[in-house]
Amino acid sequence: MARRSDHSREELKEMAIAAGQRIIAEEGFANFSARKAAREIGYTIGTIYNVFESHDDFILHINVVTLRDMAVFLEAKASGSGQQVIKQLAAGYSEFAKENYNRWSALFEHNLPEGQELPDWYNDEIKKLFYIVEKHFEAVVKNKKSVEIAAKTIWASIHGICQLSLTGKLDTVGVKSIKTLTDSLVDNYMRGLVS
Amino acid sequence: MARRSDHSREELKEMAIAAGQRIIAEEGFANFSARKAAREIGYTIGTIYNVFESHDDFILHINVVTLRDMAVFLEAKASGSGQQVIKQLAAGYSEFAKENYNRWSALFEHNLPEGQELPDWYNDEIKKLFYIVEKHFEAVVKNKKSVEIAAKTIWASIHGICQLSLTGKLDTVGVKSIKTLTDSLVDNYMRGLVS
DNA sequence: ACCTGAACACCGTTCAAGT
DNA sequence: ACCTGAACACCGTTCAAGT
Repeated sequence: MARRSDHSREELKEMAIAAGQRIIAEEGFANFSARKAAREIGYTIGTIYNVFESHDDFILHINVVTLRDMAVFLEAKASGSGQQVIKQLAAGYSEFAKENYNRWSALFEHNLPEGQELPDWYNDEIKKLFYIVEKHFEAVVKNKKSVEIAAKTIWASIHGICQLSLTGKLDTVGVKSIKTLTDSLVDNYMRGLVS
Repeated sequence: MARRSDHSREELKEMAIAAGQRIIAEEGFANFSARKAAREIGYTIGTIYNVFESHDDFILHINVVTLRDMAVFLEAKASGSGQQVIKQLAAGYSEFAKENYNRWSALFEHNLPEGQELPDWYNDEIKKLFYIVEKHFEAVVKNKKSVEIAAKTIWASIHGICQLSLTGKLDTVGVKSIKTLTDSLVDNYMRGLVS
């Protein structure tokens, strides 16, 4: 059957991605399925595969929206300077992750098969996100190479603290809040960096 | 049918877990299924549910073995003292994660539904793993509370660096190796800690 | 008591066949 | 050209029915 053309290819993509975002946000990544998204937008599963290359491709298109939302959120939080802004970014990251737990954790519950690399348009969004951190190190660290290393180290470390804390994998018996750990990280790392 | 009793309940559990380990190691977490594990041990899916509470429970039993293997691996690597041993642990963590990528990433690709906490027997294994790091901080840091904070911060940070690096989510264009970042972390954090 | 296997309600992926 | 829907080979979960 069919050739409804109610929506353009681009419209279909956007509708499917929006539906996917809603499903992941409300039901979690484990309960997401392409069929469910198709049902939500009133099309059949065949249409999803007409518009996306594969299940993985569909998920990457959903996740990149989360990445973009996170970049906007972090930009708005980074108002200070020097060490203070790094703490704001750490607080911002953990706040975003907590408030958007299902969407945020989908970013890491989904991985491409071993050996397969993320597409450029996805990596570009990671790069933008990371650059928000990097630019604030340029005032503190002189050497350009060192800026990149410092920014990547801090960024990945903050992520690790949030990841293990929020997924309950940091032996939470000690009741250390995320803030205690990110403060410890930023305070000591930055002190070591400038000394 | 049936009451074969070829194997005791405990034997069945161990066989199923071993099969699960093999499937995840060879095919990745995304391609693991309880049915596949059942087939591998020559039983039906019903038997899996006879022996495990649920799919999540089965996965946790598989993942806890990886946690135990990792603890043994890390213990063997931590031969130095002070700052050197922290670097050995960082190198050990990334080595284990790289050499056992599929098993290691299953640890984080699987998360319980929001709000549900990890069982005690699983948390205990995390605690043991973490304690390997913690005990090496006791020589460096006096205050007992500070030891725990420092150890958790470093542990989570090392994990974050490995996670983003190995899953390709650290914008690898800059070709920063894991070692560069963990060295930067340990060097600066420790310098800040003792100054 | 132990294990099966069918039943149920799902999946991702492909593609011939309709409009 | 666009979309469908059936087909295929799978899932997790439950449970009556066999031995």
